[in-house]
Amino acid sequence: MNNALFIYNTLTKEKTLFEPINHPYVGMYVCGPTVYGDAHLGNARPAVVFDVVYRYLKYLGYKVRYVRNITDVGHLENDSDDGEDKVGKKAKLEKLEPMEVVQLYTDAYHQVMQKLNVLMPSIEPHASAHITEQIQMIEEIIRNGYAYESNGSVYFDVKKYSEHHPYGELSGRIPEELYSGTRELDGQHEKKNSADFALWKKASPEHIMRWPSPWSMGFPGWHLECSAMSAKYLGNTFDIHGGGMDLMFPHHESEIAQSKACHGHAPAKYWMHNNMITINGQKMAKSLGNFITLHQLFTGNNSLLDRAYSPMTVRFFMLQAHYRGTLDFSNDALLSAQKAYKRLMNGLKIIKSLTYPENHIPKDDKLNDEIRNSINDCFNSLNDDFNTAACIAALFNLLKKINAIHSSQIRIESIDPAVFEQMKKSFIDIIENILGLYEEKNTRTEVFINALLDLYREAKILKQYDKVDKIRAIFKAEGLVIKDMKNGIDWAYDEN
RNA sequence: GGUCACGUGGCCGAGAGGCUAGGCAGAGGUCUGCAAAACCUUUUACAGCGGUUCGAAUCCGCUCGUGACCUCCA
Repeated sequence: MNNALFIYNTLTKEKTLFEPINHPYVGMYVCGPTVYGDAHLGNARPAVVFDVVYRYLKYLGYKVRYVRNITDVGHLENDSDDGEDKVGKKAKLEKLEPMEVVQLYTDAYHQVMQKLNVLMPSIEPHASAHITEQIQMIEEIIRNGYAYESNGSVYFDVKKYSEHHPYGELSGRIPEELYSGTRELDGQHEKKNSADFALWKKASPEHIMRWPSPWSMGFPGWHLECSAMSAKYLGNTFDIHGGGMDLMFPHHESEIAQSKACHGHAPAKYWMHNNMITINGQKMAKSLGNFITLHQLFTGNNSLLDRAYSPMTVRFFMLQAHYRGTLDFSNDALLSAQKAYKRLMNGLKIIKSLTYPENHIPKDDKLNDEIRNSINDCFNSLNDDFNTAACIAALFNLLKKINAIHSSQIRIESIDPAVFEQMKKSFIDIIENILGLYEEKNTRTEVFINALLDLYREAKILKQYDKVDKIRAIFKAEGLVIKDMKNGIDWAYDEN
């Protein structure tokens, strides 16, 4: 296996060899949730995608510092002066303190992420806890001449910036077109150009969330938090910046501009963007109202759902597609993912129980080659811009061999011992440590299961088929099946 | 309107100038008290029309269709 990891960089629009700035340390920043509501399926995609990125980088031996923020201030409903803060609006609606809203949905986010087996980032900073850093950054940007104050608010001067730097390099935007736009926005009379964006906004009287600053009682602009917090925890330049494709413009574009205007150079070396989850071909989004929350997905409590889907089914569903492609939600697709996931888990259970026997028989060269190739395919796929879909395909090819061993159609001894151990280790490592999938056991009472299996075994010997059928029915009712095989009796998860 | 993607078999979804993706579903077989699982075999493909090439699903052009961003969104 080689460690040449290639990452598609949105900035250069090509796959490039990943070389950390400061080997073996890797700094990664991913835009986290705005905590004003329950997380939906679409919100889970970046979390899962970058969880795999995080896990794989660690697997490759990098020392990763992973920062994923919580946006709890400054994210407005729209770009006008009356644009309400998302958290503030929710607080008014629910008659709660803004920080109660933040706490509530941050906790809810953590809960569903834990169910999805998404690891906690190394640091999870809140925007509201870094007002000072953001104010300092604004001051520096003003000093460098790229921002101006207007009526208590501070705006980033896009036109001035684009005279010295390429604004729009990430999203392919052309500055001239941006500030020659005819769109008439409410906040525009304070701005020199419509393309300018807020670094600091003066709070209107009814705006609850406000902090003192040199310019006004107000709050920071949405884009600024990521620039300030990434710089604080990862340094002025770090390795990977991730987030959803829909954040490319204006959020990430503005981040780049702010960081360059402040520090003189770009914040991140590699920009990664996950694509959207669609439903009936359309983007799943809060604003479109066509979303399914993760909680609903896990309980089946949504009219769009035929049934509930387990967290691991959802995770597997997402990993079966490449992160840069759209992924279409449907009950058929989820159900298919559920079956495939369970099949894989049955394989995981089997291989954990397999050990290499002592006796020697001739090796099967073709079989060994096939296994070696599949293992290589797994890692080559991951190295090719985290292609988890192709990786899983290769895992299923290994799974066929594992199942064939289990059902005595292949003898382990015909596999080279080193190849077998490599298969076992890789299969388990990839599934559990890299893809982050685990067995969702529907019962922990294995003793009970084994006792029943003993009864089943006895009943079979006595040919008491009424008992046999009865025990099988008990298993079936619990979502398990008994498997009679040449070489013994075993149980498995029912895939239907 | 501008910018940019995408269109793969019944469904989902990889790949990418010649070499099996994979999963789910369907068919046949092996195994089996019945069944399930497993394994083997197998049927439906690369939107349409041109072009480049010895060869294109993969490159180029056009047409049709879908979507994303340009305003909040992961």
